[in-house]
Amino acid sequence: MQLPESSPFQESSAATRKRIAEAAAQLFSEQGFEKTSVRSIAAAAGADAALVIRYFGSKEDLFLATIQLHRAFEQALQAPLPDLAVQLVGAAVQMRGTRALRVYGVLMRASGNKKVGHSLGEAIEDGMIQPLVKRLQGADARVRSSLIAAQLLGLLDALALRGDEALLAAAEPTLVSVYAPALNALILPVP
Amino acid sequence: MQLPESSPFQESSAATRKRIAEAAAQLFSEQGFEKTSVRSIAAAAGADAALVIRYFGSKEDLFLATIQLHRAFEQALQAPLPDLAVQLVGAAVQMRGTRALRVYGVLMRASGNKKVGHSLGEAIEDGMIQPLVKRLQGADARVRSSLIAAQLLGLLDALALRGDEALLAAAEPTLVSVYAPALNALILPVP
DNA sequence: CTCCGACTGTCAACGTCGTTGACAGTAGGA
DNA sequence: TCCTACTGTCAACGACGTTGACAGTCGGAG
Repeated sequence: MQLPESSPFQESSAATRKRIAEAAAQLFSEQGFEKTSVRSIAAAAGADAALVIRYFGSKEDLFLATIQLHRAFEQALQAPLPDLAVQLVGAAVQMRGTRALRVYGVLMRASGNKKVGHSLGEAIEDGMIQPLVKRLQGADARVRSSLIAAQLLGLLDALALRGDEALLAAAEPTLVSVYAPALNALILPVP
Repeated sequence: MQLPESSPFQESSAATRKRIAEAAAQLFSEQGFEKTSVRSIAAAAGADAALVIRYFGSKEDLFLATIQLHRAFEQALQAPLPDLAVQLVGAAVQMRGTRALRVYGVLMRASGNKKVGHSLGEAIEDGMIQPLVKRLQGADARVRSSLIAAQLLGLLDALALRGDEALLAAAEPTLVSVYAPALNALILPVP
C-alpha cells in the first residue's frame, strides 16, 4: 500500500536502506535472484523501486550487498588434521534445513552473473581452498584442496539444489561416517 | 523431438522447427537460459519470436527440448568395480573444454526453474545414482551412491561453474590418481 | 527570520522481455 | 471452385530493470 505517511517527516536514509536490505535478503534467499523483482523488494520494504536502484546501484549489486555466504566451515577448518574430515562433513550436514544452505543454492544458481560468480569463487578460494592448502602435507596440496572443496560443495549441491532425498533423509552420523573417509583420502598425506 | 503426423504438412515447417532448435541449442549452451532471449533465437533462426513460442510452447520447454545432458558417464559406469573410480573420474576430467561441460553448467544454473530442476534431478538419479546402487555391495548403498554422485558433480561444478584454475590446469593423470581413491572410499565395500 | 543547496522519496517513461491473439498467405482435398 | 488447415507476421500486453525529471523536507549560512 502506498498511502502517504500521515506525518510528513522525512525518514533517515539509513533506516530505509536497512529496510530495503532486509527485504532483499529475505526475498532473494527465498526465491533466488532471477525470480525476485526489484519492485517486489521495494513493495516489501514500503519503498519505491527507483529508490532501491538509487541506493544500491543495480539489482545485481543489491544481491551482492545483501546475500552473504555464511562462513559455515570457518570453525571446522581449524580442527586437527585427523578430525578435519569429520568436522567438515558434519558442518555441511548440519546445514540441512537452514537458511545458509538455501543461500548457497541461490548463489550457485546466480553464478551466471559475472560479478556473482566471481564473488562466489573468491569466497570459496579464500574461505576454503586456501586454508586447506596451508594445512595439507605431501604432494599436490593445491589440487587436493580444490578436490576437497569439490567434495563438500558437491554435497551442498545435492542437498540445496537437487534435493537428493537419500541424503536429506539420512541420519547425520551415517553421512559423517560414510563421507569422512572419502575426504580423508585427500586430506591425509599419501604414503 | 516429435514431428507432426505424416498428415498433410507444409514443407517448410519441419525445417523451420529444426533451424529454431539448432539456434536455441547453440545460444542456450553459450549464454545460459536467462541471458538467451527468445527474440535472439528467432533472429538466429531467421524466424519470428511468436513462431518460436507457438512451436515449442514456452521458452522453458524449448530449453528442455534442445539442451540435453550428454550421457558422459554411461560407459564409465559399466567398468568393473576395481576400475570404476578411475573410469568415472577420467570421464569427468575429459569433459574439460567440451560443450558437454558447458551444458552441465547451464543446466545447473537453470535448475531454479521447476521443470529444469526436476529434469536434471531425474537424469542424475536415473543415469548415475541408480546404476551405482545396483552395483555397490555392503551397507548404505543408496547413501554411498548419492555421495559418489556428489563427488563427481562437485568436480563438474568446480570445472564448469567456478572455473577452478588448479583443476583446469592439472594434468589428467594427476587428477585421476588423486581423486579416484576418494571415490573408492565409497565404492569399495567397507569391511 | 529567510533562503539555499542537499537529501529523500515519487512518478512517468524507456527499452526489453516472454507470451498472446488477430490476421494474411498458401497449399491440398472436396 | 471453395474450404480448411497450416505457416508465418504483426502489434500489443503486462512485467521487468533502470533512468531522469520533479516534489517535499531538512540543516545550516546569510
